[in-house]
Amino acid sequence: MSSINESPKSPQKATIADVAKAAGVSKTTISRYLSGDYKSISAGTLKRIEEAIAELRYRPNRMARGLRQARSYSIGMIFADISNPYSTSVLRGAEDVCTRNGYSIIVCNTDNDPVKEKNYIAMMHAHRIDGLIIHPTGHNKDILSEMADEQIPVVLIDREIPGLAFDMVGTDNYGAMSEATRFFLDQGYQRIGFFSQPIKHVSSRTERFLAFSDVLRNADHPSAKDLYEFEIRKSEQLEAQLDRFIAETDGQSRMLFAVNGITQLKLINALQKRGLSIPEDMGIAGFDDSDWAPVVGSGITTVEQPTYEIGQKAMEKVLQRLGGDDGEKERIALPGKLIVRGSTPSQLKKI
Amino acid sequence: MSSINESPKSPQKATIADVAKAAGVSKTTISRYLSGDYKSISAGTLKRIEEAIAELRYRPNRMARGLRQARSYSIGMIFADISNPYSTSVLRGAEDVCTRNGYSIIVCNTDNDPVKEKNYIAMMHAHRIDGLIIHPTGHNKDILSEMADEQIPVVLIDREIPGLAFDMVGTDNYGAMSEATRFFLDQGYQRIGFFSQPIKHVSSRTERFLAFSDVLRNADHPSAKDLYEFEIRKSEQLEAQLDRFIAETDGQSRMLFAVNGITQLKLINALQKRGLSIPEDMGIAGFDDSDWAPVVGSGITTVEQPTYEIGQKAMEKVLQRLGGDDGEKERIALPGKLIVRGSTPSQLKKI
DNA sequence: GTGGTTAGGGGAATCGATTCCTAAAAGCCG
DNA sequence: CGGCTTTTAGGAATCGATTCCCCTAACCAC
Repeated sequence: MSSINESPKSPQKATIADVAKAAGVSKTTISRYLSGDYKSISAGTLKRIEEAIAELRYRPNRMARGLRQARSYSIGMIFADISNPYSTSVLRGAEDVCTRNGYSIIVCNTDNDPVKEKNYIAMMHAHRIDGLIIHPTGHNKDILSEMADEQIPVVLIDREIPGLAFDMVGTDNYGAMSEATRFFLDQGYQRIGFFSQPIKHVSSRTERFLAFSDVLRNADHPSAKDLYEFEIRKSEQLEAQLDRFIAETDGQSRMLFAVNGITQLKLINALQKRGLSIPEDMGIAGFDDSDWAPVVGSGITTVEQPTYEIGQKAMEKVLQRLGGDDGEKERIALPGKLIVRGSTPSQLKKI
Repeated sequence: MSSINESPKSPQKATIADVAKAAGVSKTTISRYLSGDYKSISAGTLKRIEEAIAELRYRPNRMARGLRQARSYSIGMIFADISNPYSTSVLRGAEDVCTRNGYSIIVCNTDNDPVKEKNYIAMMHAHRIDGLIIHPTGHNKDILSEMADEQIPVVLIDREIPGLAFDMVGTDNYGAMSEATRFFLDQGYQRIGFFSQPIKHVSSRTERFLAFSDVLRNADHPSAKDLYEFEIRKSEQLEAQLDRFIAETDGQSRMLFAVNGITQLKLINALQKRGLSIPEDMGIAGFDDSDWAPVVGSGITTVEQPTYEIGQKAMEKVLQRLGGDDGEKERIALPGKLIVRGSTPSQLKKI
């Protein structure tokens, strides 16, 4: 077609062959130029190539390159809930690393639905993604291990999947939660309710509750078993659990701990609805330092997760695996940070 | 290689040729099967193909298909700020439509940096994305129109770019802001400050301020020109502007209007820092109905944008263009919704 | 039985880059 | 200056699907 229509502003995309012709060299030489193999090109040739590329507005076709090299230069990211700021922050971290290395990101959002997750993994597969970073629902072991069988590096974020040896990057949940729980003890709360979506199948939630429970048990605190679970989509469950906690702890100095940011918000909402004020009637704290945490009431005490760094580390791990490292799978736990604000004042004076 | 290693669990990916051999037909027939052209395949052949595909765990390679068909089946999305919940919600809407139609999304985040934006557009180009949805910084007219020259459908979200005829999907800023401003008038505020990042180059902000200004001017209200601009990254600018507003409106009943969610948060923070309480000392309202809006103080009055629908519509528009529609470019303005909460009580009793 | 149509399917070129192997030209040494 | 290495470069196969064009057998009508 290029022989028929040689108009200078042809909308046809230039190919490597067009560039070669324009520069008076072979495709091989252009390809060498593109892959940065400058040392086998003479200065004159180099200049002609650069001119030809500029003139033709040539852009290498990644699909062609990908086909030949059997790699796509894209990394898949599958999030359980993309609307969670946690996800976005991880995405940003991953993206920055990714772009610096010439890769692109293909994203999907599963809404915590294992069926969606399954389909997305299949789609990523068809795209021949070079690696996968996934915030897993926890229910697709088989397909994930299939990817691993095909030598596609898979890195989990936030959650481990028991029985699957994958690299994993997340917060040091046990450590951060222990520190937070000790702080709550020091503040003198008589009862602490741990509010969470079902902790089963989700390692991060389990670890948090475990740390909470361990610390309280070691201190002979009555709340060591105070786990209040609910489905996030069913707010009546959250409300019922809250009412149960309120009834069970009547008259004591008490606080709520939310396993994540969204739970914090729902609890705060429910408290307001009941006319209970923070922190007078009830303290509150939780995982995830949302941007609104400083401005609600006199500020909400939170555990900040190193989300951006998690994204970075996860992507670095993928690239490292792509680089040929097949050492043992690693579990990277980045430290969280307790941020104390007005929602958890000391109760000791009251006693 | 498959002739050397025929082990059943070979990690080698099966190709269409492998499937063809296993099913005892030609590649052509497999390809027909893959593209859903069942009517030129006999029942027996069909069955053998399906068995072969299942047995070999065959997954068509999208890059190969893309190369031949000159389309990638992926849509690029470039966000000015992915950490803004606005973006995530748009992304979700777009993603749902996209996936239903067999496309994938490649995402990037520019941090409102025109240079990053430029690079990302180039990268998308190399990926041969079939279409682009972009929340533009407003500074890369040339490259964007280059994409259009190459027949790649581009749909803008939230912001228009003057001089460029692209499809655009956003909120009906003028309408929603007019309604909100009339409401504030009815509440009897004597002064209203419009706080915004620089409105120049960003059509959505401009429209909002225009509506605000028009409504107030028509009502002979003194705040028709009360625009307070600042760079979001420089909080001292925001603080200075706020102090200016406070000084200029001393003794009057007053409120702040924030051009978007992030500005709301910064203003609330700054007010708290000054010991000013909402809504007693100052009312506040703003664009974007964040999830925390109901729980801050007695709730923040907001203008909710139809973000999910914007994402859907934008993606639908891209697909429609890909389907061959080259009718006139459209400007789709979806209605916003004023949500009144405690932060903007009536001032009339005070007067 | 002949001509024509249709169902079912195959051969081979093709998309745009990469890569292996080969080869001409240039530089170097004694 | 002849033989050596090094530099610079090209030819052609290749990646995995799609697609154009062609072919055969069966069926149908007359």
